[in-house]
Amino acid sequence: MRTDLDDPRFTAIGLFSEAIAGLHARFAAQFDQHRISPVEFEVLMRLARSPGNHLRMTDLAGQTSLSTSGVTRVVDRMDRDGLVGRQACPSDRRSSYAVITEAGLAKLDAVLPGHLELVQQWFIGQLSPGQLDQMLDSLRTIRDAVNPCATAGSDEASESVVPTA
Amino acid sequence: MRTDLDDPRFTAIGLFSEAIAGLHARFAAQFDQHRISPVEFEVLMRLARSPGNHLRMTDLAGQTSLSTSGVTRVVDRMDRDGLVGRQACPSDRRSSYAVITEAGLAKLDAVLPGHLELVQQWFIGQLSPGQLDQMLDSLRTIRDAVNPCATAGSDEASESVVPTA
DNA sequence: GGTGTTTGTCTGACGGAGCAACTATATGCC
DNA sequence: GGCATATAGTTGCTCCGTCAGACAAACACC
Repeated sequence: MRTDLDDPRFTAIGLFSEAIAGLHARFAAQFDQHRISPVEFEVLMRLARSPGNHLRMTDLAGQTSLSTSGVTRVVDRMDRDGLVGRQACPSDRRSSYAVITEAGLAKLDAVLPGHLELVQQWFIGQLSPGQLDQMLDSLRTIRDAVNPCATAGSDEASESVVPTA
Repeated sequence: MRTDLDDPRFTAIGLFSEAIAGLHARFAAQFDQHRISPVEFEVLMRLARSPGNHLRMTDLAGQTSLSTSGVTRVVDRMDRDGLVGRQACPSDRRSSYAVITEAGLAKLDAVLPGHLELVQQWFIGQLSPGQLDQMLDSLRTIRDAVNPCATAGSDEASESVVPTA
């Protein structure tokens, strides 16, 4: 007996995926204009929002859904481009911090207004205030269910919980 | 003057991204067990839901947010694995159809029940029926805004457009 | 019917990201 | 102090997807 291919739940999850994919595509177009990739943007954002404008490599990986080696390479590239730097961690010589530079902050400054406009235009502005509240509520429920660690805002003790079933 | 890094709109879009990323991670874990990648799963789904179990390469690309060359490679791999096949298009000799094979349908059969369970567990079941309706409404609004073409070839608007040969 | 343009697909070269292996440092236990 | 184990980060290898370009077929226009 075959599973019903037209189960409305497939439509639902498809809608979810397509909506975010569409948004990401819009964002990517603007990032391209600034010669920056979506991951690089995310790195800049995470660093800029962190106390001291820096984050340990591992923590950065945890916040970006990148592997630690992925973070190493991204930071390599951005270091070459002058957007971030590396700093030794005084208390643990195995660790190193990624720090956003002035140039990185400037780049973020250049990108953010346009990005915010796009967020407003294609996401926030598409919904009524009530709809938006409802939506954020639901999104938070799902996010917390699926990724309980993410609730930790900046530097929370990572539980090292890997969602492998 | 720098853009406010704590603008609630950033939180909102972040929530959106993290929620779907978490869901995709859950799905990926199950796909791994079946030795299939998310894109391959999507290809199987799209083909299985298409009339005649086949789709032109270009249309497949349009439905999967993959480039046409990306589709060529995915279909290459899946062809090698016996999950799909290629069929010449009688009316246009430039085109070729990707067709899902019996083995492909069987694979889908093996994956789908578990996948549906995950969709239920981490998405549908997290929300009340009312919340879900609201959410789908909002998602549809956004999807239609950012990706107006999707309505054309998409499954859920199957009544609106018959794929032109 | 010919000629130029467009369309559909495939291929080569390239870059990004993950896994596994490796190095170096830290920690626990005796 | 000395050894076993855990943790942080980097590197080699490989896969996957994109872009640009090549090629074939269809179409438009005369």
